[in-house]
Amino acid sequence: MANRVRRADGLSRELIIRTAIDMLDDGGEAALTLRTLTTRLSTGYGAVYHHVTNKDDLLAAATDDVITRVMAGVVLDADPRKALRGVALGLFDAIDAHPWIGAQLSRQPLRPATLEIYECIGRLLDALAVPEQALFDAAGALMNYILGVAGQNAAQASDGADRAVFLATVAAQWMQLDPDKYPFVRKAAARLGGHDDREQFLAGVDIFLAGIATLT
Amino acid sequence: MANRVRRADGLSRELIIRTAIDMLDDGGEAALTLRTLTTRLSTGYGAVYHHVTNKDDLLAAATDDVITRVMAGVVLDADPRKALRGVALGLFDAIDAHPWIGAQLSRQPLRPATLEIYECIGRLLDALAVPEQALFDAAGALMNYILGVAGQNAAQASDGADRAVFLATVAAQWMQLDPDKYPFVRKAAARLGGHDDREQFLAGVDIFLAGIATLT
DNA sequence: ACCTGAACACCGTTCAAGT
DNA sequence: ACCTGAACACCGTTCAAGT
Repeated sequence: MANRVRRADGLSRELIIRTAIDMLDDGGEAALTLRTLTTRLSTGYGAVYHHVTNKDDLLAAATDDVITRVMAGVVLDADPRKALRGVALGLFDAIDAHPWIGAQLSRQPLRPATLEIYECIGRLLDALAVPEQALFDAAGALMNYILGVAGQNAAQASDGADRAVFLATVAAQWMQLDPDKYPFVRKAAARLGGHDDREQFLAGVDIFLAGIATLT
Repeated sequence: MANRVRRADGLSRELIIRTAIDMLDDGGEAALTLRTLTTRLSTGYGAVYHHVTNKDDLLAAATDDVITRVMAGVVLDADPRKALRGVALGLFDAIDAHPWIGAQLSRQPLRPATLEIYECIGRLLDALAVPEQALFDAAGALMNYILGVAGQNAAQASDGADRAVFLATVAAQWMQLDPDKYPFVRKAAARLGGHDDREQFLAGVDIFLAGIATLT
């Protein structure tokens, strides 16, 4: 008596996006091709293209999905300054967990994901009583800082433990630079050992907030 | 009596890079393929690969080339604050003229081009008497801001006159957003018309410098 | 040493054909 | 409406062969 129901394993845009996120998290951007995706989903190209415009659309949707989840978890009713640090850290951790998002965010023009970040930052800065004419510059600047870090993080994505080895290699390279041409980088090299990306990111946010405070 | 001299049209890494920059400037990243490059140079793949490791190497070298030229033109003996603004503007204009650089810069880990920027920013901040323990955070933050803008600029690269049309379209889209969910973005939409990317970029640099000044 | 270009192993995307 | 998978039009890269 039952009408024909959807196959339990029926394809959907959501399933495709979720699967793509899984594959991107596991193997990075290179691991997601239409071929690997259709194989994993046991289906054909047409099925995927029926739910998704193209690969760019899929990557953008995957990014929106992750970012939306991060932004939904943001606590907004705290002190605006605290909330801004919370948003920034939430984004940093998300990018750290899904490095492919960094490349997407810094590459994409303002799409839903970045729009949500922009809205959130803007509203919090407004709550900080930043004057109207400086508000948009400030929001844009903070946003661009976060996207910049996102891109750098994605470019340097490494598999956890490799990070220390990588930093040591970079430090060694920098130490060999001409001290007359690169005095600053050489000094920076000495610091790379005890370097914490997350802390430095937050320090940058604080510099920003301090600068914004002078606008009042 | 003359020894055999190099063919006047002999290939070299420099010529390959210069040609690649030309093609990237003309048609963007999509216009540069090994095929179009070999055709333009009237040679084969082997010839190109003899001078260049692979396409990534070529793109990185092209980026280094442009950035090095920009950094060479920077005036460093002025007031450090002025010099920093000069560097930032020089980079902005270079990215504006060669939008493909934006994607490269924000994607790449610290390579020669970005290293040079980092060195320059760091040294100027040092001249501003930023205390040692804050110096590296500040330089990293300013660098990331610039790279973030670079990425956004590349993503929104448009052909000059189209820019106004594009901004109008975005503004129209933003105005249709739910005012309860996106109050800030809607307010921002009203400003998009008279928006100047370059000015906003500089405003961000100033916010940064103001923040850094509080570290002293 | 430097160059040629056929060939390889991939891509994303399309589309006639099926249910 | 939803799906299949052969085929198309590309990629970057390699490599035996030439000079």
